[in-house]
Amino acid sequence: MLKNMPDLTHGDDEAAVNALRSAVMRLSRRLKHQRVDESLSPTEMSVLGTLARCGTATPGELARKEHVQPPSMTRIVALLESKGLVKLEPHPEDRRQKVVTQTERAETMLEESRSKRNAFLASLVEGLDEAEWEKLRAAAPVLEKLAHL
Amino acid sequence: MLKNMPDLTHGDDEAAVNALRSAVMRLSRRLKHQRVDESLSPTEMSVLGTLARCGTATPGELARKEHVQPPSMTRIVALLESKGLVKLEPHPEDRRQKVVTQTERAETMLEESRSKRNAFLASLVEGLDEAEWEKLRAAAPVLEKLAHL
DNA sequence: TATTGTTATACTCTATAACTATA
DNA sequence: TATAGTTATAGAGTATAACAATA
Repeated sequence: MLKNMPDLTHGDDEAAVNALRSAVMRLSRRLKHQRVDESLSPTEMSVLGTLARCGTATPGELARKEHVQPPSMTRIVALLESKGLVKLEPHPEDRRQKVVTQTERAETMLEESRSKRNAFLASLVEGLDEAEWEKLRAAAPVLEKLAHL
Repeated sequence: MLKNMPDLTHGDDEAAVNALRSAVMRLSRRLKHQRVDESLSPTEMSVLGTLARCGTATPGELARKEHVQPPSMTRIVALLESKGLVKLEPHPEDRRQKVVTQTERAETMLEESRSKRNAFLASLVEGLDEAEWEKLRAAAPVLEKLAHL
């Protein structure tokens, strides 16, 4: 079952794993404060990002992807809708479900906030050298995979 | 000022940066649920980890390191103390400050929980191949650096 | 007067349980 | 009977503001 996995009882791997967990928790706390739009929570931003990638999704799909419970996603989607960033439509095949779509306003907002985000991340990455940044860039897709494994 | 930093206006770097942020937020949400000890919050765990590395610290130092406000750290330290995992002593040179130290019980707990943590992380890393894990391991120290930069 | 830590209070986000509507 | 989504309620974690003690 673990054939593709390194032996985590090795000290090096275990240290890496601990560093990873600690760093992710602390970084997430910092990113929470650095909001591109003061009125948007991290999960709301994340939902918009998911919609930008996937096009459309049902609330249930979004809840699974963001690892929150359905009632939480109901609230998040309602907030996004009240801000005019998503629209909800009836599902064409199943009248229980709904389809969530990003509005043009959301796209515009995401585009405009790009320079802001870069400014903040630049201030963080400033303290890294080229080799460190390269390691981070190589790991980014792996972290993404890990996040929704 | 940005001389050691890659140009974040490049598409690749920007994509990496977006992937990083999204992945960190989602991973942190998952890790929040995977508590090695059901009675310990992620920040409490993180504080114990910091104390294990640094030996001792004042509440103010811990607040800065964990990126929480002083009143939050007061509460966290009080909870840890009530669980017998840290002890508070007066600061030898400044009577306003206090010194927080990990107890032996905390050390024992951290030691005992190691296998539990490994089991969870193994289940996540299971889906990665050796090359992916290697990238992650290389990036772990960089993420740590980023987290307290 | 500035700083460390605390107390009191409120807010944000998420969860669980119970409910409605549809499959 | 099972599933998608919602409503109502509660809990965890953190923040801000006001305060006490010490430098």
